[in-house]
Amino acid sequence: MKAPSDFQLQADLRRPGRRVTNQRWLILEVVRGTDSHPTAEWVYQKVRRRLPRISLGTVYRNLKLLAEEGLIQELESRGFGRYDGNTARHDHFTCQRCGRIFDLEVRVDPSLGRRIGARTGFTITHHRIEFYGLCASCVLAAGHAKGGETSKRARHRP
Amino acid sequence: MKAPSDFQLQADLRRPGRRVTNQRWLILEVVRGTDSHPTAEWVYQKVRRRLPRISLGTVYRNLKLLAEEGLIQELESRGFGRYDGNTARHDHFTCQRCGRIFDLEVRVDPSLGRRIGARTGFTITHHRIEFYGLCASCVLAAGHAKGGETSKRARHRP
DNA sequence: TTCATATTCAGGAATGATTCTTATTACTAT
DNA sequence: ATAGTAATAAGAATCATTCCTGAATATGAA
Repeated sequence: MKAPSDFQLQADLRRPGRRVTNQRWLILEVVRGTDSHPTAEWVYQKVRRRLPRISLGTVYRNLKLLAEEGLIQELESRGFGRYDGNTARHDHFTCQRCGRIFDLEVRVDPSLGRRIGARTGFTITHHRIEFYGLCASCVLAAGHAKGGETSKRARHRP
Repeated sequence: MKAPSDFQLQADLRRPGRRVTNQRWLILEVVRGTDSHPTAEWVYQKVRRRLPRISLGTVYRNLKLLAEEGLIQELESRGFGRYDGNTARHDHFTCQRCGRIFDLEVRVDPSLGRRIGARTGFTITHHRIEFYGLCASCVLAAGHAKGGETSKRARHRP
């Protein structure tokens, strides 16, 4: 799956009565430029380096708008929202210790939605698979931390 | 899959230095007694009928605690938390028009986590599959509502 | 039973992410 | 240029959730 060209993105963003502002464009670039599934706050901090006067509200508004246009993806996560610049169909793994979210390269049966839809009577437009557990480095870290002590979360954020 | 007996639940709840209070027990009953995947607020309103002096904080605290004990399940949903009294492994369908969440009877390949874990190197403890689309009644309703008007969400809640 | 201790509670304040409001600025088409 | 619309910055407001307090209550040991 190829990343869409800037030209294509421009076309998607530019529709009747909608402008392509610096802020919006830069926010899109930042989200597309990372695979860390960032929060609004993280995007805000990044964008701020180039547009120091931008406001957090603008970031929120545009993330929402970009997601509605289908140019980025909004992830379902507890507590705070996260965004994904990769709009290709893919699944995620969340490490429950460090909190990081990883893209899965492995594709899980793409006909799943269709099959379940046929069997249940629901009209299924899409689905989402989230895996949970420990990433490699956290397995190691958890192994070192002996003594029954509850391992504290690093709470990575992005 | 059978619902656990009250006796079993008692045993799970009663561990050293943990009491089984009216409040906690009733909250558990309410969540187990519905398949509507309620929010904390909804549980609060229900429980209040029998325990008028209970506080919302108590509901939150106990929902969290019951989820940690594995007696109920906490769903990952955007905006606000939802709980599920059905702790058996199952998937969900969310109607994007009315907002309701349905349990899926159909079981999707139970070995999924193991397979993906083996292929990716992550240590996967569990996974979650969420389907999205329209439920039967909303397909009907959406059909009636002609004229290009954006169908307003009923925002069911539970 | 009685005491000592820890848990849980109600009530309300505090927090934190997100959305909304308002006045201002910046495009776009005329 | 000008009028009209969309987008912005700043900060207030909202909403779900957590945290804090002091009082009440169960539990286990003596």
